[in-house]
Parts: sequence; C-alpha cells; structure tokens
Amino acid sequence: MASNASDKAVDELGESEARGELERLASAIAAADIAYHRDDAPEIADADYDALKRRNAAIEARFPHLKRADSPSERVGAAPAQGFGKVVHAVRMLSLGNAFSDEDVLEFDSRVRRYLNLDADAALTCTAEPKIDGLSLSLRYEGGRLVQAATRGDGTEGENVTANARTIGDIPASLRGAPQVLEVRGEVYMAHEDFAALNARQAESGGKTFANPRNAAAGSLRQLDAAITAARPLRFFAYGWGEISAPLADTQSGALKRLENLGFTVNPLTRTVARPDEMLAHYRRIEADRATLGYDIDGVVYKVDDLDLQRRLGFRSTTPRWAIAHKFPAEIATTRLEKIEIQVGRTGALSPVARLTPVTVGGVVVSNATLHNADYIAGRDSQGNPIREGRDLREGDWVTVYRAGDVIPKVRDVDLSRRPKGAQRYEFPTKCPRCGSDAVREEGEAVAYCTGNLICPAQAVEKLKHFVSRSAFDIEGLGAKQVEAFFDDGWIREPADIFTLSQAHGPGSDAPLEKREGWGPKSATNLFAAIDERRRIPLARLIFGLGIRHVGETSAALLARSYGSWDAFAAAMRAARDHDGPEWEALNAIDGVGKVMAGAVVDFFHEQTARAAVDRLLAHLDVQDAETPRTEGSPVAGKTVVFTGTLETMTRAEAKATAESLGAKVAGSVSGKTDILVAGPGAGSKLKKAEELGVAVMTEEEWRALIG
DNA sequence: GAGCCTCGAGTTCC
DNA sequence: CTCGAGGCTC
Repeated sequence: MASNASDKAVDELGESEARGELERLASAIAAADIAYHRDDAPEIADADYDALKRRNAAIEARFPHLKRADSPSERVGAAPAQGFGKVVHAVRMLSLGNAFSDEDVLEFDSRVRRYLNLDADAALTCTAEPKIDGLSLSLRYEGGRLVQAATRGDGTEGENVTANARTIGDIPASLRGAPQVLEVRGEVYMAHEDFAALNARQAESGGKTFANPRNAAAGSLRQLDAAITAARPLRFFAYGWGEISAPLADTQSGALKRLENLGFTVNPLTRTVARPDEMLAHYRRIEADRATLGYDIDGVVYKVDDLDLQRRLGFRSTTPRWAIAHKFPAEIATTRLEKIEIQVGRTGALSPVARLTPVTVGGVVVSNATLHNADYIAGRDSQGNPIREGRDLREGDWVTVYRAGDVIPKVRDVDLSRRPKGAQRYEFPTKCPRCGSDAVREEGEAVAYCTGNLICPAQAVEKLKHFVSRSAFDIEGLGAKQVEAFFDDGWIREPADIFTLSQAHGPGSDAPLEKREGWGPKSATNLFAAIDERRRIPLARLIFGLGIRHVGETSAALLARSYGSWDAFAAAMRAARDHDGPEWEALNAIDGVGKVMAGAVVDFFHEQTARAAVDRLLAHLDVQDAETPRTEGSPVAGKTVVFTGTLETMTRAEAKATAESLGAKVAGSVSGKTDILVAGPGAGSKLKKAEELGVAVMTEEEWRALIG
C-alpha cells in the first residue's frame, strides 16, 4: 500500500497510508542527510530533497498525532543548505525599546498613559524583571509535549534547535495542564561559575575558549551535534509567550506564575511595581545585586501588567508599546583614534569612521566606531550645540569609547591633556574619496553627499548590496562580500545582471562560476537556484530593493499596499511626473507619505537611467501583487478613512491601527478619494470639506457600530 | 510653526 | 543602536 500512497495527494491519504508514508520519508530523508552531510556526496537533487521534506511536513500537518519521534522536520541538521532548519514563528519575536535614563522610564510611563487615555494618577501596574544577557528562545508545546524550539533569528524566522533545547535541564520535555498549543519564550544563558568551568575545560583540552558567557551560551546552543550541547551547562528563564490556544491569565504576572506552576523557571527578582518611582527603586535594587547574581544581566525589563491593556497598546513596527528595557550604563574603555576614514553609502552619503587601536569593551574587541558626520567630529550637533563640550576629535587623540546599547561602538569623549603636539583639526573632504566627484552638503543638512551618482562605483556597489539585502531580494548565498567580488570583476553591475548570472557564468560558459576561487559545482548550482527562487518577488520587496531615497522597508510596504500592483504603481508615478495632478495628490494623500518622499519616488521614475535599469530588471521578474490586509467580512476594506476632532473611546493611534487591520487606508486629510470621515466633537475644516465633497460623515459611535 | 513620533540610513562585531 | 529628518498633530 505504502508504495502507491506516495503518488497520492496528501488529503486523499488514509491514516495507515500516512503512517507508512511518514516512515518511508523519514528513512529516505535520513539517508539523503547522511549522504550530504557525512559523505558530502548528495544522492538526490536538492529540489527532490525539498519535495520529500515538503511532503513530510504536509502529511504531519494533516495527521499531527502520527508525527514520528524521529520526524525529519525536527531533526537538527536536516536541511542541507544550512546547519539548522528554519522555523517561521507563529507570532513574531520582537525586540524591546530601550530606556537609558530615569527620564526615559518616566517618559515610557507617560507615553503609555497618553496612549490609553489614563489620568496621571490612575494606577498603571507593571512587572519588572532583570534582562538576562543570553539569547532568546521560543519553545513550542503541543498537547503538553515539546515539539519545537527555535532561536529568535530575525524575529520572523529562526533556527530549529529542538534537539539541543531538549538537553537543557530547565526546559521541561512535557507539561501537565498546559493549553493545547503553548509557545513559551525566554532566555538561554550560562551562569558565571559554569562559564568559568567550561572555559577551564576547553583550555585544558585545547579547545577554543569563549570571550564571555553570552557567546558561550550562543555557541553551545548552536551545536550541530546535540550531544555537545548536552555537555554544556545551559539554563533557561521563561519570561513570555508566543502563540497560545488559551489565555494563561489576565495579567503578565499571573501568566508568569502559571508558567512557573507548569515547571518553568521564572527569574526570582521579578516583581510587580505600581508607579515609576517603584520601577526605578526596583531597578536600583537589581543594579546593586548585579555582581552577586551569578549570571550576566544588562538591565531591567518593565511590562504593563494588564494583558487587556497590552492588547490595546499593541505594537510599533519592531517593538511592543507595552514594554521597555531599562539598560545599565555601558562600560567605557580608553584607546587611541589612529585615523579618520570616509565611507560612501548607497545614497552617496559620506560617513566618517574612526579607526581605533583595538581595545576590549564589554568583552569584545573594538577597532572601528562610527563618527556620523562632520559636525560630530567637530563637537557639535546639527543645531550647532556643543557635544563633548565642544571638543573636536583629531587623528592621534586619546578617546573614550563605549558600546551603545552594548552593541555599536561609539566615541564618547576626548582627553585633551594627551593630545599629541601638532595634531591638526580634521578637514572634512570636499570630494568623494572613491570617485573624486564633488561632495555637497546642503544648507541645514548634516550629511555630505557624493554627487557622482551615476559614475561612483562605491554608490553602485552599495546599491547592489541593498538590493540583495534581507528585507529586499534576500538572495541566499549572495551576500555583501560576493556582490563586491562580482562587481569588481564586472559580472554584476546592476540588479538585472544578477538574473542573467546563470547564463553568463553557468557551467558551460567562458568564465563559469564553479571555477571561481571559493566556489564549486554545488555552491554554484545552489546560488543559481536561490536567484531563480527570487524571480517571483512580492511588490513591497521590489520597491524597497530599488533603493529610492526616503523609501525604507515600511514605506515600501505602504506604497505596495496602496497601489497593489507594479503596473498601477509605475503608471501613477509616471503620471505624477510634474508634481501635480490627481496622481500626485493621491500619492500625497497616503498617510505617511509627504512631499519629500513623494518627490523622491516620482523623480526616480522620471530619471531615464534609473528607469531603464528597472525595465531591464523587470524583464526577469514575476512581481506578486501586494496582499491587502485581512479583509474577509470587513465592512471598511479598501475604504479610505479620515479621523478628525476629539475621539472619545479610543486614541488616534488606536483608531488608525484598528482601521488598518480591517483593510482600510487611514489618510490625514479629506480628498475626493476619502470614503468615510469619522468626526468627533471639535471637528472643523475637514468636516466642512467632507460635506462639500459629499463624503460620508459618521460619529465615533457609528464607526464602532460599523466595524463591530 | 513647534513639538512629537516614527522611519530611514549608516554603523560594529560575532 | 543612534542620529537626523520627514510627516503629522495641535
């Protein structure tokens, strides 16, 4: 039976057929894995391998209870192209906003109150707990059993480290009384004493030692051989959750209690605090205990306790509005500023970088630091106010450096008493160091730009790097390094060249990729396949990839959503050529698009060279129309809504977020394209204009009734 | 027109 | 992560 079953569509399979199929697939995939990984001699084509994996996943999705203990979908190292399989998070793993001072914490408190329309003296309870310096992990339990563990990755997609997570003592393999689906999120870390012992062992056995516990934890979790992870002393604190089939509690603190009862370890310094002064008091207590905790922490996290309020607050593009991380002050080190060099970005921006005598800051050796712009070097901000009390930076100076947010190295100050004799004030270049074109700094702007847009090789290569970057075309195997090498050899000079790479440099060509240093038949085939995969591209990624100034990831998605298809978008931009007319007005009416961005986009389409390059690119692409938001049964899908006057039961931001989630476009001003004006008390000119234009006007109450 | 909020662009090291 | 600047609100 099983042999016939393999030809059947998954939804036609009976249960016993499915069981047999899963068994067959498990052994076929395992055999392919061994051939690929251990013997480095693949027996089947990658596409066939992927098909096996997909079929396995599809059957498992339909018959979850038949999932085998040795399921290929969970096995570490199962995917051939990279060490770990990828996992798309059911609920995104976000990062947190940061507070660096008491004022920032007070501001967080008032921002939350403002958003929720709470009085200054109304209670607003938060949880406060140490921020562990480890790495985030998401644990998925189904029916009380741990089925998957994934790293954070880019927040949307992480790595499957299930086998490794199973070896961590603090992570229960099964739970009693948990919801059917429960994703527990927390931090994997290594305690100080375990770290010291591990390093001692490593040194003894001649293995590599780790710079700090964080790196040790990360290195240990990302072992392809779970047996190695098992020998590493990792621990886990639970602090939150992702997808859940039933709520854990009404409050953050209640949910943490529940997780504790289920068998997780929650940090013992977690408290609920009612007011900013209590938040700060708990911060100081934790800071005072920092050295005796036995593990690294880098701050304190506050979260609004009431989950209903959390839901109302929602998310900004990368962070929740209901939480913030209060960071401890950064460590500082002293070193020498050897040289100031200039880098050229994809927009032509000239950015000075400090080359430093390498120095250890916070467990990492730093040798470069950004200097932002000419004013920053001179000791001024963009308004001309002194920073570093007006002290400028010169080559040869002794400077203090720190890692902003414990990541990005920055120069804090300069020690004038140690300034070498004859050190010269730094002269910011007036020519692009790469192409020699004039560098121009517009009046009132902080950044100088290279004007050789079409001839500057630095700009061209940076634009290409942007094009292949993660948020744009995200071509696996074609990173910044490869782009640079291909550019230098003239293989890729513009985006379209990427899609003809396999013709120009395929196996039979004059200069085949597989003969290049560092490449072989396998990696070359993989790259061509990865490129082919991106011929079908979502509209938003295409727009972002074009690298139009002022159009980042968010705005690209906004434009894609607003126009739906490439043809509609391009036609409108061409029609708006003169910064005038209905298309121009429509573009400017999009909430979030102003004159500057609109001008940049329209001018991009008007520019012959850029347009020709885009046309060459489009010949290779199948652009997918933008998905409109969930609109099923939404009464306002596709409508353009404007809010005006005072809103009484929700804040403006809430109103906007809700409307957008229902597929409506929220605009800032009333125009012929407006479908609905929601007018509260105090509405003025917008109401009048809406009435003139015959736009439907409703009260807030009517609006709420409409959207349910 | 000022003040806030958010986004864009550039940056480091593993 | 930070800084500058664009866009929106008041």
